[in-house]
Amino acid sequence: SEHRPGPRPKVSFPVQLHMTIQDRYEPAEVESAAQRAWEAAGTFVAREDAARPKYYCLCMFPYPSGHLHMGHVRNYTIGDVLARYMRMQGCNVLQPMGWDAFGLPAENAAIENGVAPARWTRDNIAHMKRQLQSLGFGIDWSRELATCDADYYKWNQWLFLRMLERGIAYQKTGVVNWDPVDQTVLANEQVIDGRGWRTGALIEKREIPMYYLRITQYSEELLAALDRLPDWPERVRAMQANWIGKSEGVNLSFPYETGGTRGELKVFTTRADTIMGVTFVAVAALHPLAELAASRDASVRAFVDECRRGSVMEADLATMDKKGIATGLSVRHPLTGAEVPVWVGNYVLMAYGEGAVMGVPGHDERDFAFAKKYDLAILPVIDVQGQPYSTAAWQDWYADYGRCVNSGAYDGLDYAAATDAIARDLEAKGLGRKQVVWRLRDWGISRQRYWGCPIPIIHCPACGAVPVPDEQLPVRLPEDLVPDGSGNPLAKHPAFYECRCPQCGAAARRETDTMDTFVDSSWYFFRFASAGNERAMVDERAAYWLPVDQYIGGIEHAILHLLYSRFWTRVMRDCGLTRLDEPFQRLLTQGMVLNEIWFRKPASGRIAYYNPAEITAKADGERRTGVLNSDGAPVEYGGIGTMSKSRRNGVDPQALVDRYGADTARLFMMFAAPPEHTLEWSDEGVEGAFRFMKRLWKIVHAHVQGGPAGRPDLPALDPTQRALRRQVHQTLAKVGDDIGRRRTFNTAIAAVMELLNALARFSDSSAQGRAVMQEALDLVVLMLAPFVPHASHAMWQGLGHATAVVDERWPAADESALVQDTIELVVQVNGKLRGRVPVPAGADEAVARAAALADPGVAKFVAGQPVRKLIYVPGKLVNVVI
RNA sequence: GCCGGGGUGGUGGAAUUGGUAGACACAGCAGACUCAAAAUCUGCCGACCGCAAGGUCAUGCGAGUUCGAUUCUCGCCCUCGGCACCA
Repeated sequence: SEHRPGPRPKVSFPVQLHMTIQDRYEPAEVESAAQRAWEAAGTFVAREDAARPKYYCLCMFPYPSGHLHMGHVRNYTIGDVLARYMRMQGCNVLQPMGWDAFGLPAENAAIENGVAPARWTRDNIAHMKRQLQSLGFGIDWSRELATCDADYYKWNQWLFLRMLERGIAYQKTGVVNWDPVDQTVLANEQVIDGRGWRTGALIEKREIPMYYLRITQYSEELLAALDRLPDWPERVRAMQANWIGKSEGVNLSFPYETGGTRGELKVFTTRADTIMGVTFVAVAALHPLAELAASRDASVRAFVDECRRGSVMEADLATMDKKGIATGLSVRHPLTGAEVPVWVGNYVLMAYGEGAVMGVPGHDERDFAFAKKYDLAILPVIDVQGQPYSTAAWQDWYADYGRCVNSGAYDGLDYAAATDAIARDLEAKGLGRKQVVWRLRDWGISRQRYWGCPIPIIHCPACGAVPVPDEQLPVRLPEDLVPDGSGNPLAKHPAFYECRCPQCGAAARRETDTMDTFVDSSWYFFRFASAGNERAMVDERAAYWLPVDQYIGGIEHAILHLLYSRFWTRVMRDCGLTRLDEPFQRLLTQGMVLNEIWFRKPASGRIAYYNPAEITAKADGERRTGVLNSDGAPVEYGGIGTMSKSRRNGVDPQALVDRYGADTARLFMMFAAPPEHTLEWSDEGVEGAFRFMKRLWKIVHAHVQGGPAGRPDLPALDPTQRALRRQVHQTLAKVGDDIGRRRTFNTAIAAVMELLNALARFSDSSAQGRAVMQEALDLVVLMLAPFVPHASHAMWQGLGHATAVVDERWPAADESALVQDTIELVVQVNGKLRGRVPVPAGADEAVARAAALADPGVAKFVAGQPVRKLIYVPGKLVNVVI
C-alpha cells in the first residue's frame, strides 16, 4: 500500500465542556469518526421497500488498475453528491460498487512482473476499495461484485448460450492483428506504427473464426428508442445515432464474366442518382474479386498483401493515402452495359456495405482524387443550379444534390425522382433495389486472451461446436496461469482445454477464446440488484431497482459501452429476464480529467514519459518548455491529454486526501468545473477549498461557543437580519436547483461560498442576530452535506442536533423570506449600460420609464433626443432606443 | 478523414429562456497582525485612454439576425474525445 498519512499538526486541547466540536478543523479525525458512525448504523445498506420511491444511482465501475485516479474521484463524487441529495429528498437510494476486473492490463502486468493476473487484480481491488472507503462514498458494499468472480461470469456464459439458441450469437470469421514472431493476436493498442509492441515485427491481418452477437438485429430499435431518452445528453444520442448509421440507398449489381466464371459484383450506394457517372468500381483488399485478381497477377498480389498488412482501424484507413491498383478485370454497368474497370482500393472497407463501391469521380471527393491520381475518366452527371463544372479541381458543391444531366432517360430528374426511377429500372433487370444499410456491425466478442470469461463451447471432431450444458456452468478460468506474451496461455494448458464432447462423449477440445470485457460491463447493473443469487441471473429485486435512475460515467464511453448495454438489456428482455427496454433512465457524462504530457524521445529506443509533478515548466514565447527536476535537462511538451498510466501524467488523489482530507478533495473536484466539462488538472486551487472548510468550521465553532440560540422572531428582525435571512433562503433555493435540476455543482458551491462570506461579515450577538445565524448555519450544513459529508456530520452535531445529518431531509426555502419591496432596474441606452434605478417591485412600464429617464446618467446620453422605442423587461431592465 | 464536444481576464470558471460580461475561487500585488515566518484578516486585480469623473474596446477569427448576442445562424481556425481488440 502506498497510503502514507501526510504531515498534519496534532490538535491542541482543552475543549470546553459545552462544545461538541473541536476548535480546530481536523479532517482526519472528523472523517474517520463519521465513517465509523455510518458503518455502525449500516446507513448505506439498501433494502427493497415498496413504500418509498427508489433511486438507483450508479457510477460506471472502475477497472482495478491498482490506484484510484482523478477521473474516478470525479465520477464517484458526482454520484455520491446525487445519492446523498436524493436520500435527503426522501428516496430509498441504492449506490453499489464493483470491479470491471477482466482485461488486458492484468496480462501486461503478468508479462512484466510474472505475477498471476488473478492475484494482481485482487490485490488491486483490495487497495482501491480502501481508497474509495477513505473518500466517504455512501456505497452499499454488501452488493460488491467483481466480473472475474465465477459466480458473476457464469451468467455471461449462461446468457451467451441463450443467445446461441436464439441465433443472436453465431460464428463467422473476423480480422485480427497477428504478430508473426510471438504467434499471438494483438489488440489495436498493442500495435504501434504497424508493428508489434514487444517484438517490433510487422503485423499482419489474419482471418480467424470468432463468435459474434447479432446487435444489428436491434439496429432499428436501438436507433428509434434514442428519441425516448430525453434525459440523456443530446450529444450522446447524436453519437449513437451516427454510430448506428442508418442510410437509405440502392444495392446494385455489376455483372461480370471472367475466365468462364460469371458473377455479380454487389455495391451499395446512397447516390444512385449519379449512377450514369460511374467510371470505375473499387473493391476492398479482402474482397473475393481482389483475391481472384491477385491469384492471376503478381503486382495485384503484392498490393493486396500490402493492404492486408495495414491497420484494421477505421481512423487509419480514413487518413491514409488513397492508393489502388487496376485488377485487369472489368464488370458491366447494370444499366448501360458499358465495360467498367475494377480496381482494388486501400480505402474500401470490407465490413461496410458490400465491401465494394462504385466510383463516381464527378460527384464524390474521394473518387475524384482517386480518378485524378490514376487518370480515370471524370463524368459530371449532376447539375447544381447551373454552376460551371470543371474537372481541373474539386469543388465542395460537386457533391451537392441537383438534377441529372448526361444521364439519358433520367435527365432533369431530381435526387428523389432519379433514385426512384433508377431503382425501378434496376429491379426490372434483377440487378438492384432500394435498401437500407446500417453502419453498425455485429459485435465480435472472441478474444484470444487469457484474462477473460471463457466462451462456453466445446469443439468436437464429430459434432462440431457444441454448447457447454447449463449444468456444467460455469466454465471456470484457471487462476494460476501467468501469460508470457506469446499466444494464449489457455491454449497451452491441457487441464483447461482437454475435455469430453457433451453430445457423443468423445475426446474434444474446449474453446480457449474468452469474451470481450464489454460483455462483463453490459449487465452488471442488473446483478447489483440481484446480488448473491446462485440460481438465477436476475431476480425480483432487479424489478424493484431497475432501471438505473441516474448513470454517471466518462464521455469516452458514450458509444460502445452504452450501446452494448442497451443491446444486452433488450436481449435479456426477449429472454424474459426483464421488462425493460432501456437500462439507464438518466445519463450524466462527466468530462475527462486531463493533464500535461511531458516526454523525451531518444534517437533510438522507446519514448519516455515524465509526470508533470517532476517537471519545472515555463513559457518560452509561444512554446512551452520544461526541465526534469531530477537532472535539470530539457523535456519536450506533448500538450494536454487524458491522464493515463502509459503517459505517466496521472495525479494521485491519495496525496490530496492525505494532505487535506476527503471532504476538501471532494469539494474541490466539484467546484473546479461543471461535471460535463473536460478538466485540466491543477494542484493550485485545492488550497482555496481547504481554506473554505477551515473558515466554515471556525464560524460554526465561534457561533456554538456563544451557547444555545433560539429561533428567529420574523416580524422583529431588523433590516440587516432580514437581508441576511433573504440571502440564506435565496442560496438554499439556488443550491437545490443546481444539484437537483441543473447538476451544476460548481455554482452550488460558489453560492454557498458567497453566503459564507456574508455570514463572516455578519456580527450581531443580539438574541435575534444569533437566532438568524443559527438558522443560517443549520441550512449551510444541510446544503453542504452531500458534498462534504464528514465535516457536515460533525458540524451538525456541534450545532446542537441529536440526529445524524445524513438522515435529515432537504429543507424547503422560506418563500416569505425572499420577498423584496424595492428592486434595482438596469437602464440601457441603445443597448449600452448607462445606469441603475430603484423601483418598487412589480412596477409597471410607465413607472419604470419615468424612473429610467429621470436618471442623470441616462439623461446625459438621451440628451433630449426623441425616444424611438423603449424595451421594458419587468424586474430586470429598460432599454431606451434613440 | 468521419462523428461529437470545447474555446470568456495571468488561471479554473460564472452569466439558468437573447437582457448588467468576468459571480465564486486560484495566482499575483499592497496593507494589518507578528521579533520573524506561517496561518489569518483587509484592500486592489480584463486591456487601453484619462488627474479624476468617466469613456472606448473586449467572450478563438470573419460575417449575419436583433433595440440588445458569450448565448441564435453561416463560414473558418485551434483543441479534446470516439472510431468497433484500451477500459
